[in-house]
Formats: sequence, structure tokens, C-alpha cells
Amino acid sequence: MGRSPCCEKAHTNKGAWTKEEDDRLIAHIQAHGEGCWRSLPKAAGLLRCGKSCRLRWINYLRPDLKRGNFTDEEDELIIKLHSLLGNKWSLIAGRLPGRTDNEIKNYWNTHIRRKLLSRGIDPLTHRPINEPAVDVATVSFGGVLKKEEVMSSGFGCKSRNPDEENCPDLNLELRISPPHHHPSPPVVDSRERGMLCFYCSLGLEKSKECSCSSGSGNGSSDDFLGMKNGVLDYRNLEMKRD
DNA sequence: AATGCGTGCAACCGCGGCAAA
DNA sequence: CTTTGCCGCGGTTGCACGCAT
Repeated sequence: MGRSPCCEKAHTNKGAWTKEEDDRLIAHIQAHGEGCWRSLPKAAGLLRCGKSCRLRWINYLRPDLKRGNFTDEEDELIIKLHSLLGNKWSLIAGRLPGRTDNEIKNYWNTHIRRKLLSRGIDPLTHRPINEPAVDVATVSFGGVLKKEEVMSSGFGCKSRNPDEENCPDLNLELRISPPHHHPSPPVVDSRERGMLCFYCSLGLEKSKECSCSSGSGNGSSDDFLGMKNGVLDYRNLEMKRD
């Protein structure tokens, strides 16, 4: 069932923003703060839809935006985060102060993709391009880390089974298969280590299967992959290394 | 100088999640 | 429980610009 349009399109401007529109938007947000994007255009005297205003503000007008070229450090961080999170641009942006998801997404598509391809790395999987595909049905969280990246990112693995002896690519992909008959979910000794159960780690802390019970969804300061409030704290991931 | 092509980026579109009614 | 509406996200589009021919 379709949704009603977010605004009256017949009476809204589209396309590039004018200086005057920018000024109005900035002035309004400085006076009233962000929020209620739907009603903002009218209140600010703009013939734009709320989504357009939000996008303009977040991606272009916000005072804390860095703008300018990405540094090599930012490049590498984006690559690492993308290998962990996939196209979760907003999460990646959360780790890059002053950068927006849209900016990072564009930068990825225009620069980093090419950079990885020139290194012989598939930007989707972060594997070498000529490496044969793995024949397992998976749900991808956006790719895998190469061993070097694993080590440097703090995801070093202890092999518990001979098959893992060589520490193959740390794979954040989930295999779809019948439950592995752990009577209870595969808890990763979560509580004493301040970590999350399998379900919480998938962002399913509200699931009845969740065994963390760290206090009624505790607003868990921790989150998927150790993110705090939706922001991946890369340093946290490192500290959880054994 | 004119034209075509490729690239980069701002903005739009459609959908999912979530909360309120 | 269902419906409705807003917000935010990711994918895509389209325009402006620079460069090559």
C-alpha cells in the first residue's frame, strides 16, 4: 500500500538550492533548532519539502561539516568500516566527524571503489578479485576482512578448530542454516565480558531469544558490533580482542 | 572554438522502521 | 492489533564541470 507524499509536490521547488533558500533554512534552524522537518518548510517560508530541507541541512549547511578532500587516514578508515558494515553509510559517517553519509557514499563510489579495484580488491566483498566465490548461502554484513586487516583492526582470531587454523578471512557473514543446536543461542560469554549475545549482536536485543538480559533493552549503550548509540566505536572492537 | 565524454557531487526517490493514534 | 504518518537511510539520477579530441 503506497504512502502519501511527504509534501504537496505541486507547490514545492526542486533542484539546486538558491543562496536565499539556504539562508532561510540556516536562520530558521539556528532560531528553532532541528526537528519536525515536515512543518519546517512552511515555518521557514520555504517552498521545499521537509525531506529536501533535511537533506540540504545535513549534507551541506550544517556548521560542523568538514568538507574538503578526504585524508588517507579517512580513506583507510572508510575501507575498513565498509568491510565491516557494508553500505551502512550512516554508521560509517558516524565514525568520521564532519563527514556525511551522502558524502562518504559518493566518495566511495567515485574514488575508493576505483582505488580498491586498482589494488585488485573487489569493493563489494573486499576479497581479491580473482578469488573464487565461496559456495555457501550467506547473509552478508557487507563483506569480510583480510587477515592483515583483521589483525590490524583488532579482530585477531584464535583458532579453535583445525579448519580455522590458517585464520581464513574473518567473515562477518552469517550462514543461513538450521540452528546449530545450541539449546540456547550461542552466547559469547557476553555478560562477564561486557559483550552481547548473538541476538543482540545482530541488533535484535528486543528478541525474546536475547539472553543478555542486561536490563530490559537497557538502551544498551553497546550495540551491534560494539557500536555506541548507533556509532561504531572502532576502539571498542579492538579492546574486545582476546 | 566546438563538441563529446567522463567524472564528481548535490539532490531526489522510494522504502523500511518506528511511534502515535 | 491495525492504520497512519514522519524520519532516516541507501540507491539512483541528473546536472555542472573539466578534459580530451
